[in-house]
Amino acid sequence: MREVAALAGVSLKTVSRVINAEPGVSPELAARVGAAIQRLDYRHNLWASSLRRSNGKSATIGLILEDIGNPFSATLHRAIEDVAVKRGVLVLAGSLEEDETRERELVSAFASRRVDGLVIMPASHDHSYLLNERKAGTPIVFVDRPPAFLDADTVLTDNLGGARMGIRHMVEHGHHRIAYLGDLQSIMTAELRYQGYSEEIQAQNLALDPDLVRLDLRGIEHAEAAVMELLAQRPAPTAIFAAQNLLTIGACRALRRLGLHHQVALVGFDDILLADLLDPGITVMAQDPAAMGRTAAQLLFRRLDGDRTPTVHHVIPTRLIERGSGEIRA
Amino acid sequence: MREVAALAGVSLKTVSRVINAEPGVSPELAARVGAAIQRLDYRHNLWASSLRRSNGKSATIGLILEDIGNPFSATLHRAIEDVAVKRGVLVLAGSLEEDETRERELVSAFASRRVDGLVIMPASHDHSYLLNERKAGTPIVFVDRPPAFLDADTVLTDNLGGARMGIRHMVEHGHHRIAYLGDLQSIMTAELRYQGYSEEIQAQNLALDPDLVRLDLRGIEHAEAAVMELLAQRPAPTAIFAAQNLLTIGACRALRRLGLHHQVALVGFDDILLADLLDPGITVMAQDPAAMGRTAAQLLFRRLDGDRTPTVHHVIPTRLIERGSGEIRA
DNA sequence: CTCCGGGATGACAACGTTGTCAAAGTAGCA
DNA sequence: TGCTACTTTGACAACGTTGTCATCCCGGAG
Repeated sequence: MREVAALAGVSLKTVSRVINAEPGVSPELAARVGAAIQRLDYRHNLWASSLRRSNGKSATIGLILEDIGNPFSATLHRAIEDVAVKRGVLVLAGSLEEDETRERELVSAFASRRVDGLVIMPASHDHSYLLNERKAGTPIVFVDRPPAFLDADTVLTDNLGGARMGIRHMVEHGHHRIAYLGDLQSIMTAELRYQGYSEEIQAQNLALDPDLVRLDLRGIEHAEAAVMELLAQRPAPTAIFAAQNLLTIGACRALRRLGLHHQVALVGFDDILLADLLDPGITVMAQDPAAMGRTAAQLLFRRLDGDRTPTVHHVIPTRLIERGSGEIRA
Repeated sequence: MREVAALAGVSLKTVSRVINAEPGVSPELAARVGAAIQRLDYRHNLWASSLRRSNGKSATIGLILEDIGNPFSATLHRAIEDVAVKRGVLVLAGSLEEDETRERELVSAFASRRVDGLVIMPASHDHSYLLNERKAGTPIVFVDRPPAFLDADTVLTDNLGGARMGIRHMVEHGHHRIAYLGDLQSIMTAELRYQGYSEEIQAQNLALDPDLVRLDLRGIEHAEAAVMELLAQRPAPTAIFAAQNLLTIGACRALRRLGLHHQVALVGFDDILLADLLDPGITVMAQDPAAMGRTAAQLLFRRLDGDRTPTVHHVIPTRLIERGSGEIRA
């Protein structure tokens, strides 16, 4: 910037004024400064700027996801980015892979970089450590999973309601023995989905049979094995509710291996790409990660704009997508 | 930091030394400073630090992708992140959606934030504008698509070779009339894949029939319509090569609608989740976005570590995954 | 002619850090 | 004791920018 000022024959402050489009610079000088900027291809230093500026905004937000690479997180990320670009804000993102330590590290790394706000899909079960960040004025929004020991804005999928609706759908198709495949119970969303399952089973006056439930399954292979086991039982379940993406795929594989994919009903939680090309198509309770990201980002920016109203808790509804596998009758 | 120094009863510089773990601070003072940091929960300001520091590294890199939300980009992003975390580096990412202007804007936004390096999956066709960045010492690595009018490190999929291998695979299964579905020809990778198709067709002494080629297709629906058309011709093609993800899905849909999915062979370029659950499974030339991301990141960091050797051009091979659809005989 | 108001411009300090260098303290040795 | 060598500590400037305030200039009113 000094060089620009020298080349244009003006003071530093005038260059600063031109860059920030402040009023009160004569057109002639502004043109000279503009030319100098071009010639030296000078780049504004946003950090130095935000260091000096009173409000000190960095036009950058931090995003902590379970895994940047998985479709759910990636779609959410994209939706947040779309809201952010409109305000010229960039997104720093990191994956935490269900690791509480990593969550702390990422928050700390973001704090060092003075992000304006945080969107977190948490792994840990105690977020009181975030109090400091909030005291420092950084708004925080939780997505997909709620905070614990901290009151903060939240955007969640309707896990409980979605699971209930999925179960009800199968009951309506005549099923009484509905098996359940669940992810790690330590994950709040998994717990809620299981709660939805058991509530609905009981609401329908069916027996909650522990032999039909497989919890803490990690990944496709585990789910596949669990389904093989479940269907070997007598009496066997006539329907399966898979409470997560990969578990649905695992269940699907197992059913095919057993040649039962047209006999045993299957409903998954969370949509799967290509699910409509399968035979039968896989019926799912679809989440809406794009809506979640959009909502979370809008919430965050509203806070950044100074909204001080009490914390808000959004619940994004799930949608039943009937494709065949969930409509198989008992 | 001033407050920390005051509370610990030492000078600013001593606090700085403790934070940066510089040698020559007595254990007693270090402890006092540590305690003060804890008590005030002081956060280091990385930007101020990198502003003052001589080498001025920001421990942040910029990543420009076609679309953060699509599986290919997301996997690549994740692989880069994995390499970056090991060095305590964070990743700023943005999507450009095939928009050249957006590419410039993102580069400019990253430059303002003084990222240490850039990884770009470009949309534009002239990258000479990046010369300034490079002159400023920012290493740049291109992934998936090569730079134009700029010599830079590059990590590409073997588009040409992959397409040729896919075509050869179908020829070996007795096909002579192989249709081609291609993305926008303005995209370099699409062009190369088409080149691979035509080279291999000619190498196999087959006729390069323009009636079998559909270029500039965008998205599933277009591909689906194109396939309906292609198969209505007489003589109809006996095999289809879909040069991109969504086009493969579109082709798949069309074949199902026509009930020809067991008669007409299909090979896609780029793998599709769940492709193995379909009947027939979809044979693809799989790219390896994780390897691309890893390679690109390693390359970038090597440059950051001072490697000044001539630019490198990595080609990541594709892998034929046989799942059934490509093994249908003519 | 003087004085005032207002617009354009610049000098300077400050944002939170660290590099440089000097000062102070300690120990060892002749 | 006096000197050197070394270790520990701090004062100060500087990184690139902007907020504050002073200065300068010009036209118009009294």
